[in-house]
Formats: sequence, structure tokens, C-alpha cells
Amino acid sequence: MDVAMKRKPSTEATAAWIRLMRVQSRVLDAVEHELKKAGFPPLAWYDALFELSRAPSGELRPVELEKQMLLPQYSTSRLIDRLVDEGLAARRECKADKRGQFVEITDAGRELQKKMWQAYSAAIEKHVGSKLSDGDAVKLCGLLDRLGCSCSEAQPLAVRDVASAR
Amino acid sequence: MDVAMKRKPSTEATAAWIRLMRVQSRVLDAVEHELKKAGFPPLAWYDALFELSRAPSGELRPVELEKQMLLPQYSTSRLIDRLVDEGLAARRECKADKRGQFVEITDAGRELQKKMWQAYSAAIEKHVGSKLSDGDAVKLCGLLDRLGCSCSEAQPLAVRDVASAR
DNA sequence: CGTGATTAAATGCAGTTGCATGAAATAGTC
DNA sequence: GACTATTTCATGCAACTGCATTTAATCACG
Repeated sequence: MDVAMKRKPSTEATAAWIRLMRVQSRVLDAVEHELKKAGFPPLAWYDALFELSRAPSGELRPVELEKQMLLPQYSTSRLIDRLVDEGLAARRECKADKRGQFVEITDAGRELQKKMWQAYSAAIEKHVGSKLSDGDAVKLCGLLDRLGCSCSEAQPLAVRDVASAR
Repeated sequence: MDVAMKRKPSTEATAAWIRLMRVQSRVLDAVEHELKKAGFPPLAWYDALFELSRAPSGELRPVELEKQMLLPQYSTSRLIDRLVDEGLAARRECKADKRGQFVEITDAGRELQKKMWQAYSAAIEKHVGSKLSDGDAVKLCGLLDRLGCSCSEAQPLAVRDVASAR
């Protein structure tokens, strides 16, 4: 390991880092707050329900969910617990691999997902859409994507996801 | 409230939202992980120490720290607890307003802040700087700033902060 | 096949967060 | 000046997170 690897970032890069952290935090807080105000569960629940709902036959292995959502394993496991407790998903045995299981979204789960999207999409429009032209949104996507894959990659899908199911 | 307020976001805006959430999460995870690997406390500690260190005479009211850091009040209160426990900061009485107090950074605190910046800046360079030209970093800042002030504003300082004290 | 490494998922525990509330000082108002 | 509202900070409690470990099943391969 070369000592020179530890180069200092430029002022511009540092400024971008700070913006990324602060703006994300504010926008996320704002959106989460609106969802909560409307009586909905946290965004993570939506994300999970969304991933399940668009999966073939509405079910996914926990491992897959985990990868889609960038969550640690234990975190996914407990999120599923909660969804199951609330009747939004069900655990199903996996015959092919008995260590594993399938998580299947229920009708109630699908319904909640759709309802949440009403409030969620309105919040996105309010806190992102209304502040940026479509062209600028595309530029922003492009710049962010370049930062994306410092670690693992995952979902190269997200773009068209948006276009379709939501 | 017009019902039409609940307009749907464009595909582009939604894509930007998703990127913002995912990329920030990954980059933050990566940077936090490097700091932890190097045996340092969480980033929030750095931020607090940094804010304190650049404040006049190295002290700040908890309320001010709270605003700078976009943290809830109780969270700041407990963060200060921990800094004090570790001898990185000290609580001092505020004679002008006896409800309040001052939090003052200690020498150990200043030292840790500087040491952390070594690792922190290297991580920023690795996960942000090296992926973006300075020009692109500036563009990214500009786009993010437009999303910034959906709620409260706060630190219009951050830009020059970066240039100076760090 | 048998043995060791790997993968899927759950869980105990300690530490942290969020929420609501409390306690203490100050500000505003009549 | 007494009364209420507000501001500043702390804290009890329940929920949540991270970490390390456990359990169970599959895989790799000699």
C-alpha cells in the first residue's frame, strides 16, 4: 500500500460529499416525516413490499431482498418478522433448499404498498420533482451513478423499475 | 389545499430520488466502515468535534450544535454525553442563561478531530474525489443545493468551511 | 460416503434511537 | 409582579440496530 494512496480530496470533492450527506438527510427526513404524518409505516417497509410485489409470484428469498435493499442480513430478517406480524407478508417454506424460505407478499401487503405510493410519490414530487427540471434530474442521476459502485453493484434495474410498476 | 398538489413526480425525478438514497447510503457506509476499521468512533463524533473546534473559543451551545448537525435535540444531548465521557469535550455552565450550557472541546478532542480527518479525508478522496472531476463535483453540488432547503436552511457556510479549517 | 467449508436465516445482548415527557430557567403579557 | 408560554436540556421506556454467534442445510472433494 502506497502511502501516497492517502491523497487528500479536493475542496470540490469534499463539498460534494458534504452536500450529499446533508441534502440526503434532509430530504429523507422530510419524506419519512410526511409518510409518518399520514399514518404509514417506515419507508423500509414500502421498499420491501415493493420489491416483493414486483417479484415473480410476489415472493422472494430473504437473501434477494437483502441484496435489493442494501440491508444487512439480520436487519432483513427482522424486517420480515415485522411484515409477517402485521399480515403484510408470509413466510413460506422452500422445498428446493431447506435452509432457506420464501417471503410472499399478501393481499394486504399489496394494498398497503399501493396506498403508500400515493403519499410517497406526492412527497417525492414535493421534495425533489418540484425543485428540479427533468433535465437536471437526469444530470443528477448521471453524477450520482458515478459514485455508485465503490463497493458492490446491485440493481442496475432501478431506472426502469421506476418507469414501470410504481 | 388543492388536490392537484398531490401531483405525481416525473420518472426522472423518481430516479433521482432513488439514486440519492442509494448512493448516499453506499458511500456513507463505505466511509464509515473505513473509519471504524481504523479504530475511530462514528462520523457523528467527528462532525461534532469539528463544529466545536472551529467555533469561537472552541465552545458551542448544544442548541447550536444541534442546528449545525441536523440532529434531534435528544440525540445531540446524548452525543455530548458520550464526548464528555470520553474526555473529548466538557460541559460548562452558561452564566447568561442558566437553563443552557456551553460545550467546550478539550485538547484530546482537538487531537482526535485532527487524527480522524486523516482517515476521513482519505476515505472521501477514495469514494468521492477519485470518481469525479472537480468540475463534476461542482455540478453535483449545484444540483444538490437546489434540493437542500425544502425545510429549514442552516449552514450557508459549509462551502468555505471546507476550504478553511479542515 | 464423510469431513470441513460455506450459505441461509435467526437470535441474545449491548448500545442507540425515537418519542414523549419532565424539570428548570427565561420571555411575554396584562 | 403573577401567570402562562416558550426555550433549553435531560431522561424513562420501548423499539430498533449492530455485532457476534448459533443452528441447520448444502456444497466441495478427496
